[in-house]
Amino acid sequence: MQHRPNLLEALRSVEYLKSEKRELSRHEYLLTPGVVENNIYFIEEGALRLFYVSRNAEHDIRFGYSGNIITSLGSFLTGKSSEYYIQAIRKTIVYQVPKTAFFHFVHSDLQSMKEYGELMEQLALQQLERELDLLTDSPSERYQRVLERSPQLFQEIPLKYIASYLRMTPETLSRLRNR
Amino acid sequence: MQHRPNLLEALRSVEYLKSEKRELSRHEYLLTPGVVENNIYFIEEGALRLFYVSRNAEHDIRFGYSGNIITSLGSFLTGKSSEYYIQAIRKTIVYQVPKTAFFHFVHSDLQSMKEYGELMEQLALQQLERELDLLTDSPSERYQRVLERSPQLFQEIPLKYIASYLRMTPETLSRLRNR
DNA sequence: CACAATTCTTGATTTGAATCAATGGCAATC
DNA sequence: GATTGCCATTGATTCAAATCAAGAATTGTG
Repeated sequence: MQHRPNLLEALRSVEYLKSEKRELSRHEYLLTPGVVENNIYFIEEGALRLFYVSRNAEHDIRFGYSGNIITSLGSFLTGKSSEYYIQAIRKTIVYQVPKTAFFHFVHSDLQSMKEYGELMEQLALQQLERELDLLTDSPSERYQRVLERSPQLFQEIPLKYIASYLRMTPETLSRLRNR
Repeated sequence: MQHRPNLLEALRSVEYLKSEKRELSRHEYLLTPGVVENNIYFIEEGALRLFYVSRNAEHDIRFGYSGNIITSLGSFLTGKSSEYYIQAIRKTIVYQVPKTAFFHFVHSDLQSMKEYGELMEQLALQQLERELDLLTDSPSERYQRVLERSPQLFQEIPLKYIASYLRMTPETLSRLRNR
């Protein structure tokens, strides 16, 4: 690369951020609870789910697929151990970027710092949308909202995980989809 | 002030950010839907609620009281018109800081930019907690989680708004509180 | 390719929170 | 400081989604 890459470009570039390519097989864990997340991942190919377990039930929080970044944000930012799992839904390739290298890059110039702020803004805004989704009372509306905003999700992710993400059972989601 | 104030100090300081003191009476609106939010507010005294209306029902998203800042973040950041209401729950005093002055300050030096990034980080993390709250199935657990994390909320905010925030009816919340 | 395992669908039943309804208590304001 | 509206509580009933239970379809794997 001739120019200094922006944050997203840098994340996938081995040269800039010492990222390490990792291949995950279906159902393999990238992270499990009790571990501190010291990496952020750029997803090259495949799909991942971030979830937590409560009263023996898995609750899906977020999905990532080709082109996205994913990490256990709380742990990554605070250094506390994570409460979450990150698991490959199918065969997946990620670039694993160490936190140190990531923040070294972020703080290395003004433009990167600005981009980092914007990244966090985007995150906060996405979370606000997510909050609206989850506040919506009827399962049917929750489904419609997410279907409209993220149709790709339904191509990439098995319905049973989406059902959990939508705060309903797979049975309910199935019935909704058949009118 | 002798030193350059940090972001939060600046927000309440009339000299730095041209903030304007505003007094709101009970139930008065600081913002209504369809309007672009060009301000961020530092709450000096009182309490505010941020909510939206869907199918004739109000849904509470967030509360703010003394020492907090509040704004309709999406509108504030993107310049699109807001879908939310911000309303005084009781007599309230805020410092109203124009977006332009706010970002002028933020971009004026490296330290402020860093603080802004951290502010957005905090926001994203709070939103993640909120997501967990909302994913929790049982009303009882949702209540417990929030009670534990934000006991002050129950001192500041009427129960009917908290019930909405907790995604349940006032009746259900009332029954939970009496064991 | 064929078998195994997982995921999705469909039906019957249960359950817990919403709704409907009424009363009591508190607080705002005149 | 009275009065009026708002807020919280309590009870009875309804209802929609969860659960339980098979079976069908799809997908992964040897």
